[in-house]
Amino acid sequence: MDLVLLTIRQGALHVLLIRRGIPPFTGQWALPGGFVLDGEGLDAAAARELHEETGLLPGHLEQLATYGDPGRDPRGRVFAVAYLALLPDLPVPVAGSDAAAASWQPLPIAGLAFDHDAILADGLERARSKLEYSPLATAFCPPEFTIAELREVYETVWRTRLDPRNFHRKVTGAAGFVEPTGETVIRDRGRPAQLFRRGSATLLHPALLRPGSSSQLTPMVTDSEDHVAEREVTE
Amino acid sequence: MDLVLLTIRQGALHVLLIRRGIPPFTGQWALPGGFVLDGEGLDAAAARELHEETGLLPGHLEQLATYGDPGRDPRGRVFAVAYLALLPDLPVPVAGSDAAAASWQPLPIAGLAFDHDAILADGLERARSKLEYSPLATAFCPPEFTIAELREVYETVWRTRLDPRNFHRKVTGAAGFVEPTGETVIRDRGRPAQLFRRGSATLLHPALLRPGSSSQLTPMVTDSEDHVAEREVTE
DNA sequence: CGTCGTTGTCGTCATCATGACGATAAAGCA
DNA sequence: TGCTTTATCGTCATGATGACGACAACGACG
Repeated sequence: MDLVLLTIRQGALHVLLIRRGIPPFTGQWALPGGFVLDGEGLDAAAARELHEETGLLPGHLEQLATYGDPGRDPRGRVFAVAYLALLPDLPVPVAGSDAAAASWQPLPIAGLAFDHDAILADGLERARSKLEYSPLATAFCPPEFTIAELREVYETVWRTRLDPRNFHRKVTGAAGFVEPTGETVIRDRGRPAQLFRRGSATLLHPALLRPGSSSQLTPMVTDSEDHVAEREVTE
Repeated sequence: MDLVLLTIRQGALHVLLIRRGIPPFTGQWALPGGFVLDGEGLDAAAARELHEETGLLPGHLEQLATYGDPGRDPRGRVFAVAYLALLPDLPVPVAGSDAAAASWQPLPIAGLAFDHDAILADGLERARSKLEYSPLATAFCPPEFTIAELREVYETVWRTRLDPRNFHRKVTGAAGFVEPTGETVIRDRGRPAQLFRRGSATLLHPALLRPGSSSQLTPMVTDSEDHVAEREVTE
């Protein structure tokens, strides 16, 4: 089991990585992971490991895909179920017991152990597309946030710039996406902004599409259809 | 590994099932499945088993999700990677070597062995949503088809009725979805229809949304996020 | 205290995609 | 020659969106 834990720190997307302390790939960065315990479901195992690594309860956690290409792990055939979690900015993560070190690394990053580059890429793409049709961006935010902060999430994850006025209209207009708390705050400069909480909706309609993602026709991308097998090593 | 093989026969969606010849769940219907061989990737294993069951090469095949709830298989803890395939109508499937019988069963159907009801439901929902934002519906069609036949695919999978004129406009207007062969055929009655081939696009933009799927706000659904663990038995 | 820069929020407008639906074309059949 | 059926084109009103103007409400600075 591998975890792709994403968060936004200082305006940049970060992923939680551990530095491997044992072979293979000693000294290289890798996704945090572990084993599924007896009597434990996959979702439960992912939630447990997320808690072990970050001390957090699962805000948003979903199964990403399973990787099982032969040759992925030099020690033999191993299958890995990958999970994706989106987290608000949080304190320094607690280093896992079996990892030499754990830390948030800014994206993009490459050169990870095993096939973790590919898993990370899949997780990233999943996160990007989920922002389009779900109110999931709030998972990156604290309980209360401003529309501008929510917009920064989109801009950071999509590496794009959105029009503040149209974004405001879209987000506040979509039922169940966010709901006002009634309070206002002054973040930095300028006019005070309203505070919002995440709404109850779990689906966003109509979708909030990435600019340029479309034109008329379409390039290529097929979700998990083009996943390549992957290996699971465990520390 | 479990396979959710879907096809359309006589205007109804069908899934390929096998009748179990050995315990547990002897005599019950189950999804076809098998093991991943040494040196074989997950995608390759799914393609091989698809070929073994149907004699077909993978038209469209994608990883669905992995199930691993404890208690799923009475014989012990087993993980199952599920794959989804969409196939055109084809001759009677070849019975698998380890299955008492294999046949196409019309949906809806319930009472499958293990947690296959849940896997099937996930596969169905995946297929339904994929029709929205990908030109995947052509995977249910023969190489050449009419717009009406393509529309029947949507209507069958979505259990809905679509306006022929708007559908025609949408499909022929989306670049790369379908391309005319230049020929026409008379299917049943009425004016001859143009024949089309699937286009090169792999993504459909803008999406072709299910009627009623939206209104303004949104109910709930989160892809693979709410999957429940599942078990894998093998014949 | 007035002005400026900055940020939040509301409004307007043209464009595009869509649902509803009329109209015509091209076949078979009575 | 109608009549029925299916395919395909066209029209219209509506809703969502991108571009962008305008105003509001704060701090900072003179």
